[in-house]
Amino acid sequence: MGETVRWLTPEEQRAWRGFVRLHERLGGRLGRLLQSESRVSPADFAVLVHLTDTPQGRRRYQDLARALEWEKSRMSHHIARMAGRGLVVREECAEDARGAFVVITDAGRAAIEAAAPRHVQAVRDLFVDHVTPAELRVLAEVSERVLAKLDEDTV
Amino acid sequence: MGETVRWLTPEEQRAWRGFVRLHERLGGRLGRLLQSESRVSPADFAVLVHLTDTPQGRRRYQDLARALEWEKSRMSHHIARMAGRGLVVREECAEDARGAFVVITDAGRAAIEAAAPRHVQAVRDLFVDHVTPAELRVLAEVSERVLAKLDEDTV
DNA sequence: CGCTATTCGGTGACCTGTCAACTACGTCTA
DNA sequence: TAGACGTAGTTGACAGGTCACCGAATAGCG
Repeated sequence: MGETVRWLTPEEQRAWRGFVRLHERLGGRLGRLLQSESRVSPADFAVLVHLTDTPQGRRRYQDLARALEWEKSRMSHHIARMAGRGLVVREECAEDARGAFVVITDAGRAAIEAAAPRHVQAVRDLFVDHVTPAELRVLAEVSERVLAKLDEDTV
Repeated sequence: MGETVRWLTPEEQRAWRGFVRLHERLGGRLGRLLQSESRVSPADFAVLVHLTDTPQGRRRYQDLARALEWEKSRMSHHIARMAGRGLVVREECAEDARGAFVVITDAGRAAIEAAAPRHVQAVRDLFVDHVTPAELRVLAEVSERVLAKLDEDTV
């Protein structure tokens, strides 16, 4: 092997490192806000959002896992913890005896209804409102393109 | 309170969720690559990079922590683990008896020299090479602007 | 039908990161 | 120089995640 690596140019580095740091800091900040104001972690929040997307507030584990791009074991551990805190309950599945549903509880609904407005507001205040529409479009396009590439070459 | 939240518009959502997912997936992928090819985690890598930036290959804990934007306790735990694997050593500080240095070892240098080219190549293959220079510039600008805001209003 | 594949989810060991004290040292000031 | 306050790093308990593996149920094929 020729060991010929094209290192990143300064502009490339600037973009790459900016991107990474931005996500780390923003994620950390939003997570702490969510946690401290609503006793809900970002992961909990994501689960609850996906549950409230369905009329019954219930979804199969596997289905949720695919939607969130989580591993099934993570799903299992996390739902167990959330169930422990009363945000969701687990329910057996009649059609497929292997499977199970995750169902949101009233406490779960209350939690997300309390958390959502503040969270959205924070996303606005900390991010969206500092980015122009044109820039948002670029971000969206870049994300989609790169994500598509990622999907492609794992297979 | 009027409970008036401006929810995200579709374009805003698209950009925000794209951004979040992109980082998650890209981070996961790069991390696994690094780990599997070089036995070095992304966090290890970051530490080693910062150490090799100095001529002596040594830095104060606190200094490193600021550079990486890590909490001091994370620093402490992580360095302990890296020291356990022989990548760095801890060294007392003469001038300030409270403090200490983290010093890279030969094994640490070897590890990063093995890991860096592959890592950079992966960042290229999975990200940089799918983004135009203009888009990179937008990314960098947005990151810097938003990071600056974050710095501001924490204080 | 019977055997193998695969899928669904759970489990336990282990690694990382956070939070909240805590120790020990340094600095500033009355 | 004593006391208060700040700073450097550590520690332990805990939440979150990954990995490798397991057991049960189902699908699919000969």
